[in-house]
Amino acid sequence: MDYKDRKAMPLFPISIVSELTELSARQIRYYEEKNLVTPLRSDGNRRLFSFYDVDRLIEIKRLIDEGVNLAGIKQVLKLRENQVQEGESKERNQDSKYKEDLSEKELHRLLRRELLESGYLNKPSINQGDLSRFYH
DNA sequence: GTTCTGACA
DNA sequence: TGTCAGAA
Repeated sequence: MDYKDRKAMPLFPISIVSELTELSARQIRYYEEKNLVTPLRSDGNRRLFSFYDVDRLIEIKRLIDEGVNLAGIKQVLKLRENQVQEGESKERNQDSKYKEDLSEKELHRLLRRELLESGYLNKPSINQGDLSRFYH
């Protein structure tokens, strides 16, 4: 079993994850409903989170604290997944220096455009946080 | 005892 | 988001 499998292994009940992330069980369930995290289920339909899920929730927690709304968080998470994929491909490719720099600019470009498109700004309850915090 | 869903403020 | 009810 490799490292990636262990990170994806369903291990923790919501109570543990709640402590690890400092998020209430209510919030964690809510974020799952919004597809920000997708823990597996077990025995009596209980959620089982993996290290990977915990990392995601910690990231979400950080963004929430910065005042980012769910739409914005979804965009950031989407970019983070791209970074994960690049990280994995970097392990397979030796000539990643060039692609690394290129993707950095690409990430910022995507982030700025997608956040704007998702209606991060100028909307009823979307005056939270500061967009500049994302790509500075 | 813990967690789940649905619902209300 | 917190909290409560009723079920598992």
